[in-house]
Amino acid sequence: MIKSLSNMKNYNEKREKCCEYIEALEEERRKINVFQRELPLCLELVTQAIEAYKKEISGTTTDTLYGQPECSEQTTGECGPVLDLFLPIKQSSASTDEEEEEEEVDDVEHESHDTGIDFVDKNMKSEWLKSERSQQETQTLVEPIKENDNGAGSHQPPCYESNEKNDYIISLATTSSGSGRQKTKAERGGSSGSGGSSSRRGQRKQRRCWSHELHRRFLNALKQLGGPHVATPKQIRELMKVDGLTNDEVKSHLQKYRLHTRRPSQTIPNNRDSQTQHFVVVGGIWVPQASHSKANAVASRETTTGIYGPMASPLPSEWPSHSNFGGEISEEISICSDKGIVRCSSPAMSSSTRTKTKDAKMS
DNA sequence: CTCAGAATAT
DNA sequence: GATATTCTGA
Repeated sequence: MIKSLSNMKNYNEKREKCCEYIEALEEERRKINVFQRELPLCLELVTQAIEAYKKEISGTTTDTLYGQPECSEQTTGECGPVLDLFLPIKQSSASTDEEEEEEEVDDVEHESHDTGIDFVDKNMKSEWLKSERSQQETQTLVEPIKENDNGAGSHQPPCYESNEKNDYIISLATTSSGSGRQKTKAERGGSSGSGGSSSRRGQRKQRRCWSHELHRRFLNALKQLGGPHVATPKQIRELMKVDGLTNDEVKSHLQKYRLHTRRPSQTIPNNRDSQTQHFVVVGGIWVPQASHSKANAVASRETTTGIYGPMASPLPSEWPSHSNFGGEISEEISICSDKGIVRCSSPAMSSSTRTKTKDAKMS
């Protein structure tokens, strides 16, 4: 008698506990649902657990209170759209909240990798590994190199900032072959827009490190193309023949190069006036009067204007020495295009300059 | 739509 | 400061 009572009691307690568990689990599962694609297994496990508990208590109670036959499928259906809400959003719009989300996802992903699951990332990987660079005309000067050039200097400056994400990406990208990328933009811009599964949003590209060798090629290309203000990123990239190098990277580099090149020292107040005086037209090119060809000396102070045309000579010294631009440059750019009139003066000119050059090219 | 260049972001 | 990404205009 008593025994049966206590049994009953135990049983009730047990059932209560089960209910609690179930509740907790359900809660957990709701959370996981959001990352259902990244954590299919987790979801499955939790679901199973819930079911188990339910079975345990099912005998006594009719409570299908939690009703819902717990097939993960259903949940999938229900949270698909949610995912879509999260994934495709571009980072540009809302940063804070979203980012947190993203990080969660990433962390989570690590876990699941441990579990041995594979999903989208694999696809990404394969995408990265694609390398598409047709070997064009063979050039005497430069041979195509792989993107992880070790050529120049043995010392690759450590130039990754590695936060978890990046490391992760790097490991993937690096895994079996060092090459191939370029696609980042295409990936997201892509077709469906909201579809989601494959569109992993804005993982930042691994930083390209402009080693000396790379930079040398860059300069070479520049030289061949007639100087930094005539060369376009695309052309440069083609000339460089570096596997995996993207236009964007070149563009970015070129931008920096031009910046450094243009305005070595800014501090001198009266340069504006002086510049007009110091320059002279030579064969359609504006050159500093004093420092015609290679007079580096002038480069420094007075000629702050050593901007566009005259770039021929002095620029190198002005680049931050620690980086690529320090010494190596010296050999370069002695060419000023004959295509366009290169002028100098305030930065404001730059655009118009560019335009002119373009026009000149056309004709 | 692609490309370049400038402006921003990380 | 160096590189990446986004914004514009052509």
